Amino acid sequence: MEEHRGGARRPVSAPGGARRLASSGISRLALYYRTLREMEERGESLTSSEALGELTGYSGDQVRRDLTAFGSFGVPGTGYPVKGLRESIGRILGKERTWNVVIIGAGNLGSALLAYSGFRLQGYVVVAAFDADPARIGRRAGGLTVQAMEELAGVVKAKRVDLAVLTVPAAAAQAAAEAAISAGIEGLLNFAPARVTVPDGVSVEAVDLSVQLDRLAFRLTQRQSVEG
Amino acid sequence: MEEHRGGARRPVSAPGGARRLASSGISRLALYYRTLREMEERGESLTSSEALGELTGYSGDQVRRDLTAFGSFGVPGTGYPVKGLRESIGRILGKERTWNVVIIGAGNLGSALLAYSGFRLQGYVVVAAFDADPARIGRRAGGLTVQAMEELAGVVKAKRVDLAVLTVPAAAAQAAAEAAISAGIEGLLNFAPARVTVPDGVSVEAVDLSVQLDRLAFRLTQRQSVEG
DNA sequence: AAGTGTGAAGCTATTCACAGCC
DNA sequence: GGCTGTGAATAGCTTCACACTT
Repeated sequence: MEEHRGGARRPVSAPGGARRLASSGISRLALYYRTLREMEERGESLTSSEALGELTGYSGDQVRRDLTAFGSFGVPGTGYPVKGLRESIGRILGKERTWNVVIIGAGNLGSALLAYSGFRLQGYVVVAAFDADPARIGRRAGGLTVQAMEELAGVVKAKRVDLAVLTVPAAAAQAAAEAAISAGIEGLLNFAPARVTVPDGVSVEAVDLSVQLDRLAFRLTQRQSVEG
Repeated sequence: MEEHRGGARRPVSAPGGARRLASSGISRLALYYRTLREMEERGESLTSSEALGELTGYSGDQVRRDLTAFGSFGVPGTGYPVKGLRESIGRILGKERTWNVVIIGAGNLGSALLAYSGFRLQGYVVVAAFDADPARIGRRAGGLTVQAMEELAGVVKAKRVDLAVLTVPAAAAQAAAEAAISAGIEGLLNFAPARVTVPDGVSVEAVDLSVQLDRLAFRLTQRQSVEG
């Protein structure tokens, strides 16, 4: 049993036979990708590590380091082709295809995510929603009908589901994760304020809002104590 | 103008005249805090760095290192008092008091967060909600009435608001942040898939769901390419 | 002249290992 | 004997600086 919270600690090798980049580097690549697409929409065709860093909040050095972990995408003296670089990063991140997602837990947050159309733009398609509460089963949300947990395994197989979003209470998170995993899902986005333990070969990303609020509160506390 | 995404990179000093701990250490403290409260609810009175690490996903070494950055809370040969340690970490994180929060953007996600009662348990009280869209102003959500953005500054002063949660579209994020900051708010939790630039003295935490999905997709892509 | 790609240096974070205290 | 607190060692990440390419 491997223990995950928010990402792997060890460096990972890339699909395209490339070198190594840590987990935090992947987040930066995802931001570069999004920024490059915005540049493309604005009709820009060429950029630089410095410009891309400026827009994403990192140094040009960092951008170049992240990119060269997977190959050589730029032209010395000229810069990076916006379209080509976006496509290359897309290949690294697996964004050439779309990913099928189920939402487990159709409460307030789950329903809000079901209604959010922005994921589709990023290549994530919510194909089904589940809940353990009979009162919620059968309800419509975001164009889908909430299904019983018993149907999860069948849907995962039939619709080739890749990822599950857990929007269940903390006490239900581990059971929901296990249901998803035994249905064959290998990637979880966990919104519950609880740690989820998963076997090797399954990845978990935690969205821990109370921790992020705590981080803000800490910084404000610090600041106020310095100011008096 | 300082640029923020997800947290400061430099070590920070603690309110209680303590030593230094990086931003990621604060997240771990927040998790220790939550776990200690769960232990307290179960009636446990004593724990160890090893046990606390086991429950939060870190090593005992890491737990001790994080704690000693702020003081000496344990008893050699015995362990840590659950209640005392929770209180000490609470003081460090600023959890002795409650924090007043406003939600800017009363769409699906903002409304879901308004309805979520879990924040109160963690010491965060949502005191008002705002939206720029006249169609949403006046609606009820989570016991509050959505107000116009023009009222933000007055409410921040009157209700002593500490933090703002931004649940607006990407294109509106920077303007919403600036409105919050000029009203006197110094901590932002940004759900919009866009970078927000803030002046020195203001903190931003980014909740970037598409980046987290991208991280999962990357790991699945990797795994599949290794397996063939 | 401009900007990439990358060794080397510098810095931060984590783990090791153990002295000291209960 | 058990567990904390912490120097020392290790590992990982970021920045520096520059050779090289267009």
